[in-house]
Amino acid sequence: MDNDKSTLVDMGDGSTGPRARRRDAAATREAILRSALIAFTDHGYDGVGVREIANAAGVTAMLVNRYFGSKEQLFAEVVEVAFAERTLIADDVESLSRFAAAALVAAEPRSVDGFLLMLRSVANPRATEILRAAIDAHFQLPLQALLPGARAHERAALFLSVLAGVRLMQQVLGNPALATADAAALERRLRPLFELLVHPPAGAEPS
Amino acid sequence: MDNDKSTLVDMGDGSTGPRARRRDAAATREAILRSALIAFTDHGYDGVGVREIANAAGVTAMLVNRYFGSKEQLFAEVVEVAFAERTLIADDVESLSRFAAAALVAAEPRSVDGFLLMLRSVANPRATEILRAAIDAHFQLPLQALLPGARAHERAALFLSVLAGVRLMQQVLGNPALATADAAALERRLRPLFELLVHPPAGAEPS
DNA sequence: GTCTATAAGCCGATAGAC
DNA sequence: GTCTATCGGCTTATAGAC
Repeated sequence: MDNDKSTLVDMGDGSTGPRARRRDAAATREAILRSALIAFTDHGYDGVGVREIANAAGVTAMLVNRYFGSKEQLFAEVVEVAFAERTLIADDVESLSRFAAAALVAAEPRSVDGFLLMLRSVANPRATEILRAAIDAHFQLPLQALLPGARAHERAALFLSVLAGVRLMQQVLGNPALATADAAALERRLRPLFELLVHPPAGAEPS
Repeated sequence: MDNDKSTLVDMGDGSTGPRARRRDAAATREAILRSALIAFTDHGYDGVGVREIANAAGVTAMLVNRYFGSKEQLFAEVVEVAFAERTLIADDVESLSRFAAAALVAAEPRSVDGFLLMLRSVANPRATEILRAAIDAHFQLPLQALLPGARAHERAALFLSVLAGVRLMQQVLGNPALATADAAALERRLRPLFELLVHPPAGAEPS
């Protein structure tokens, strides 16, 4: 974590090159993890091979299985990293709509984006199982605990649905109306949508 | 289309079995197309091989490329079939919210579901390009033409985002709050969400 | 701690027989 | 119109050398 040698750097002994990280297990593991995070987010679980991940980290494919056991276990660790920093869900209920809307219209989307990782990996059943558990633990449960009123789990699930759906159309399918829209205008459009789920009008409540 | 011989049936000459469709090009092509529709919807573009599609249709893999040129062209035809019947988008603006909400809570989801096909195939860049064009032609353009008021393209894109996002959480990730929810209650929750996009309150309109 | 080499299998696409 | 057989390349995972 504290040693950013994910690319080739000098070793302090004057030498540089593909073997610069040689004999530093922790740095190698970290380099593989970061490489996998980028690759899985860009191409999805099935769209990436361990060779590709290893090459980008400056090692051979064998070390991926050496350190992580299998591609599937590597993916599980990547998912935890991607969902660790929670910049989409605010800590207080009054900021939820603002945070979510702001995150969706941010000029530069976060490079570590769990939702993008999810959208490109849900075709694989094993990846989906891992993602289901992570979404539940990192988003669904904290969010429904924060929401006031009845049927919080239902409204939390719809909140996440909107978040994922917009990310899909905007970032994955590249819909021009969302990808290149005026940020402020889009944000004003999104906030009432989220607000309807955070604070549903009393009259519209299902029995 | 008019000849439903996607599975093994008799040929009218008394014979039945795996070769019943032998020497009927149109029926073979149709059988492959239907098999591919099911397989791509269930497992996504990268999750299915041409051998699998061919086996389920009762033919060999070679015929898939014979009739469709390539896996990619087969996928393009499947996408057109999946998006041909438009049961999600109503013909009049007043029914849009009701139709969309009803489709999302239907007890038995349609076997031909373009959104499910999309969600499980967007990891592949070539499949995504095909899907982008089909979504635009079959959903975005008709919907934004139907919506009254300003920024119809933006509201149409968000309408589709909600549709896709709910389908994702509900059908792909299997979120219990959406997958096993009370249908009537969920529908009452969804309709105002769509209605906010179809008829945005004048005061909340972005400038 | 990291390498090369390889096992075992799946992929899409094609050649040629009938 | 459909078949078998195969090409070349990709995949994950592992054995053994250094």
